[in-house]
Amino acid sequence: MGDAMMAGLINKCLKNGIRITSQREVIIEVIEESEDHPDVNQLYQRAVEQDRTISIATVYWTVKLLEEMGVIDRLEFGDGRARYEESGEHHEHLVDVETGEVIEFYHAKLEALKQQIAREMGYELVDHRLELFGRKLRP
Amino acid sequence: MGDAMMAGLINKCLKNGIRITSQREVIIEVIEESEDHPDVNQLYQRAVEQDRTISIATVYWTVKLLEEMGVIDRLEFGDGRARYEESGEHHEHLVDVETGEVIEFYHAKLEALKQQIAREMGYELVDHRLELFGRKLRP
DNA sequence: CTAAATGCAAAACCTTTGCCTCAAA
DNA sequence: TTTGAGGCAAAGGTTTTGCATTTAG
Repeated sequence: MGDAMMAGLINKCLKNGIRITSQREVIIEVIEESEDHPDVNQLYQRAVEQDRTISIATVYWTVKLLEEMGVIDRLEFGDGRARYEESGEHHEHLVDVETGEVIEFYHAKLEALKQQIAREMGYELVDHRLELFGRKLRP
Repeated sequence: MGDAMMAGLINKCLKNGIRITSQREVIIEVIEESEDHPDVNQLYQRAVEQDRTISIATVYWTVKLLEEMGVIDRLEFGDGRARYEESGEHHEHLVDVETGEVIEFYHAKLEALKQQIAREMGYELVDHRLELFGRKLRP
């Protein structure tokens, strides 16, 4: 197979017609490789390791742009900072209140129920935000 | 019936043994009378109408205290500000993305499902946050 | 070449805090 | 009286922005 099937954030960005600068390449790569849900400062720290010249202002500009294009999602876990992740299959977050660990999950029934509730109230669901906060049960 | 049945934020505060100052009385009354989900600045504006001497710092101190006592809830709708409401029967929020209006709802099935999901993942649900964002359907 | 992106520093916000004064209980 | 509360202003942390410079396309 050729390049036609290539996915990845960079390609989504190309499709959106934005300029790919060296800084954006690094920042986008950092986001793609992150398994956690980094805030802007974490993205900046990871990006600056690969390119000393990147400024945090550029990281702010970039995440704003990527979010507007819909290729990343902004998350909020209640501390004052925005966190980001590549947008992909839909999933929710469960935050372990003791460790701060964030566990992703998907639950079809929940998806359906949210849609249904909105419809029952006379609304078309365009977005939602759900976070569960839990404490690990003793087995 | 006598005073024994009195509810209200002030009484909850008295039960918690905090000092009821004139400023707190005003701020608490403002929260009780608010039908919306005001942020700190809105609470301050409404409170200062009744008592010019109230400072915004006192509003911050007070909402922090009330939240710790569990008599009000802190909400976040994605703009950078915390919003508050008197805590009562549990309910969720649906935000009309066109008007900004916030509609409260309660859905037993949803409550049960959240608990169930957490349990399935090996967690005891201690808190959660859910907001739906929707657009009004044409009838 | 030219519009768009970067970097820097300043500013804008929201929230917290130190400290002295004041008042509730 | 004594301890908690209030007010002010400064500081903290995150995010945005104006502007001169650089660069991708």
